[in-house]
Amino acid sequence: MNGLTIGRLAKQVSIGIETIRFYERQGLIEPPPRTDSNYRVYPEEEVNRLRFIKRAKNLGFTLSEIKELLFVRHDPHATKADIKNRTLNKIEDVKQKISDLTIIKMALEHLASSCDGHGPLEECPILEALDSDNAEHCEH
Amino acid sequence: MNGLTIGRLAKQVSIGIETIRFYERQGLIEPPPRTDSNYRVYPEEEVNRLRFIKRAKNLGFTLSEIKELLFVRHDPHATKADIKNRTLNKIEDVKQKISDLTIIKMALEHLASSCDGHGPLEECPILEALDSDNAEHCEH
DNA sequence: CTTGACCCTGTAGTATGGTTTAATGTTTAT
DNA sequence: ATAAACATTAAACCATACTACAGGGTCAAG
Repeated sequence: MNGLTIGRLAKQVSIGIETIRFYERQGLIEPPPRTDSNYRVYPEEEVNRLRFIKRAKNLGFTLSEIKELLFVRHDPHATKADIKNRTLNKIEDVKQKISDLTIIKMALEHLASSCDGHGPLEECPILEALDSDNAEHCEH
Repeated sequence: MNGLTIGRLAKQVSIGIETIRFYERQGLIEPPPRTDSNYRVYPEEEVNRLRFIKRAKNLGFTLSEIKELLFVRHDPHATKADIKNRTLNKIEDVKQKISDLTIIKMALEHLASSCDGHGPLEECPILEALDSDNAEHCEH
C-alpha cells in the first residue's frame, strides 16, 4: 500500500508539516483520507501540487491566486467562457511578469559584464534599465 | 524649482503616501531633502525607483531582496568580485523565475485553447505541466 | 513495554508589508 | 483670513503566510 504520511510529504517537498496543514485549512489542497488512527495519508501526486504551490509563491502569486490557478479548470459553476476569460487574464499577467523579469535580467547582465573591469561601474544602472516601460535601451 | 512633494510622488507611482515613508524607514529609498517647513522634496528620478520597487515586489522579490538589487552597485565594503558574484546569483534566480513562468504560461495557453472546444477539458492540467522540472511535454 | 519519533487538534505568536489614526503644523485657493 | 488640502510624527492596527507551542494519541524498535 502506497501513500505518504504528512512528515514524509513535507520532507519530499522541503516544507514544514505545519505549512501543509495550513494549506489544507486554506483550501489549497484537498483534505486527504485518514488512517484508522486519524493520520493523514497523501497520494504521491500531492508532491507535485505542493511543489507547484512553492514555485508559484516564489513567482509572486498570493495563495488565493494560486488557488485560482489550481482550480480554474473544474469550477462547476463557471461557464466555458468564464474559464476562458479568467485563463486569458492570467496569461496576460504572466506575460507581463516575464517581460519585467527579462528587463531585470538584462540590467543585471549588463552590470555583471561591467564588473569585469570592462568599464566604469556607474553606467546603465538597473534603475535606468527600468526607466521606460518597455526599455529597448541597454541593448548590445 | 523642481521637486515633488510626497503626495505628488505617491500619485505618480500610484502608491500610498504612507508606503513611501515606510520604504524610507526600511532603507529602500534615501531620506530626501526637506523644505524649511520640514516637508520632503523628491527629485523626479524617485518615480523610477518606486516604480522599480513596485514591479520587483510583484515579481516575488522581498523588500530586502529589492534593496540588494538596488544597491549591489555601490556597496563600499564589497569587492568587485563580491558584487559580480551576487549579481550572477541574482541572474540565476531571475532565469529560474522566467522559466517557471514560461511553463505556467504554456499550461494556461493549452487550457485556454481546450476551452475553445478543441479538446476535452481534462487533459494537460497545470499540475502535469509542472510535473517535471523542465517540462517538454504540453508542446504543440 | 517503554522510549522516542511520529501524528492529532487547537490556539497563540511572528515576520513582512503595509494602513490607519491622532494630534498637529503648512500651503493654497477663494 | 479662513477653509480645504496638504504635510509632519509616532504608534496602533491589519492581512498574509506561516511557525511554534500545549496537551494529547500512535507506532516501531529494542
